[in-house]
Amino acid sequence: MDEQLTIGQVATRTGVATSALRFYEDRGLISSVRTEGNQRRYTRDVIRIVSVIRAAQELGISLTEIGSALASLPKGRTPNAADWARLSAGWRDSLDQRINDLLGLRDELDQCIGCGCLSL
Amino acid sequence: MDEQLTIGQVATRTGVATSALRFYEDRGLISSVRTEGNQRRYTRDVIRIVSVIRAAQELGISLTEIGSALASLPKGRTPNAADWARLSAGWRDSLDQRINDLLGLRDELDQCIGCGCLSL
DNA sequence: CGACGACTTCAACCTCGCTTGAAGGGAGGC
DNA sequence: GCCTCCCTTCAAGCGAGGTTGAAGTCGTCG
Repeated sequence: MDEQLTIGQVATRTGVATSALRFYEDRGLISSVRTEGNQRRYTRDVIRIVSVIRAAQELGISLTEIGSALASLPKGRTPNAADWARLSAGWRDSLDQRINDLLGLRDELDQCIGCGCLSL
Repeated sequence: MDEQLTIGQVATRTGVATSALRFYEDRGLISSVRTEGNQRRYTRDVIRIVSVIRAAQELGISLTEIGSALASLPKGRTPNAADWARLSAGWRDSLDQRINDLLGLRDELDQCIGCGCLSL
C-alpha cells in the first residue's frame, strides 16, 4: 500500500477539492511533506483529519475553531483513539447545544402556529 | 401610540443595526414609506417581520429564501395568523430536517467515541 | 433661529470559505 | 525524447451578510 498520497488522490478519496485542501494547509489544519520536486505528499492520516474537518463544519464549527482543536492533537505521532475521543466529546457538547437551541426554536414555532404570534 | 417608527426606533426594538435594516430593505425583505424629507418610516408590523427574519436565519435559512417566503405574504394588508402559520409550518419542516441531520451526526460521533473511528 | 442628533445615500471595506486563472515545473508512460 | 496530466505559487474574484465612513439633510427642542 502506497503510504504517500498526492493532493489529487486525497481530493478524490475525501471528495474535497484540491484548492480546498491547499486552503486548509494554509490555515494549518492539515500538513504535508514535499517531494524533491516540491509536490505535496500526504500520509493516509490526512483522510481522517479531513473527514473530521468536514464533520465539524457540519456542526457549525468554524475553520478557526477546528484549527485550534486540531492543534491540541499530539504533534509527531498519529493521533490515537483517546485523542479523537477528546475532540469528538468536545464537539459532541457543542452539537448537543445546537440541537437544544433548535428544539427550543421549534417549540416556539409550535406555539406560534395557530396564534400568529412570532415574537421569538 | 405612534404608528410610525423611525429606523433607529426599529433598530432599538429589534436589536438589529440600522445598516442591517437598510440592507434588508434593499433585498426587499422589509418595506417603508418616506417622509417629505425622505426619511424611512416603518409600521409596527416590521418588528414582527424582522423577528421572523432573525428566527429564520437561526434555522439556517438564507436571506434569499426568507425573501421568497415573505414575498408570498399578502401585499397590502397586515398578515394574519393563517399567513404566519403557513410560513412557520414551512420552516418547521426545514427545522425538523436540520434537527434530524444533527441527531444523525451525534449518533455517529457516539459510535466513534471509544473506537477512534471518525470516518463520518 | 440655532444647535444637535438622527437621518440620507453611496461606495468601500470586512470575514468566511473557498474557486478560478495564469504561468509555469514535475512524474510517468510510450 | 516527448506527451500529457498532475502538480506548483500567487493573485484575484465570489457570494453571503453585513459594517464603516464621508458628505450632506431632517427634525425637534429650547
